[in-house]
Amino acid sequence: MQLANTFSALGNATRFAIVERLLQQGELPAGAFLDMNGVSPPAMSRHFKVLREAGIVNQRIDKQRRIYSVRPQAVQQISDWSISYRKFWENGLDRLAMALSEDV
Amino acid sequence: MQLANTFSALGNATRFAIVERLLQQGELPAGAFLDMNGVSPPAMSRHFKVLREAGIVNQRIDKQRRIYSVRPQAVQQISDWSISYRKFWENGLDRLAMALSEDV
DNA sequence: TTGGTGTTTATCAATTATGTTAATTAACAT
DNA sequence: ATGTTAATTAACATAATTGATAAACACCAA
Repeated sequence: MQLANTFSALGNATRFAIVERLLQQGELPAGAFLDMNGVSPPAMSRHFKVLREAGIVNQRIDKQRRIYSVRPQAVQQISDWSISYRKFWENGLDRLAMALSEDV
Repeated sequence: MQLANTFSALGNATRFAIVERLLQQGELPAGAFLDMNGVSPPAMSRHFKVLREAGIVNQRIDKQRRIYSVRPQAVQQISDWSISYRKFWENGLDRLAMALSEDV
């Protein structure tokens, strides 16, 4: 599945933080992330490459700047997947809730 | 964030397939997965360990069998995260749809 | 006890991921 | 031209992941 690859790209603390920030603040140039816990420009660039190749972010070129944004489809894909199992976990939580209140 | 760790565990094709199967079929013993594309028992065991340590699956012991199931909280955590950005991706997809129909 | 099933742990090799420094490209300002 | 800013690619070192084989452990059955 292709979702495994999406998860793999998001399964790194730095990349996950990048994506969260892009989700919250909208599109940003690569350089806006150099304040992050001492990640060097080359390291940052490679993280963006991984995110690009996983289809999680989009790159737009403006002069010398590479401006990144999250592809809505990527988040929707994750949402669709998790929600498709919603019935399962809702039942599960119900079972859990029942178990927790069983000793009353 | 601890979601990055969840994504990391799911970011492997074999582990993702394990989780999907557990979600669809409910709890299953480790041995039920040995038919999967030639994954050896030790490899399978380590994948389960990763999933356990990431809090994605639960292990129940029954005689010699280790019976695994998905922790509903893990799926819910992912669902909550994606839904927290729902407005973003819904708007984004709307804009995309509009852009695609703009040439009419 | 002996043997078989189910699963895990140990050890080691191979691959992949990540980070670093140095060099490179591109756009711009002087 | 020269230097500066923004970002990337190249080359390399190190760490982490994955897998394979062998050994071990727990349980059951004869």
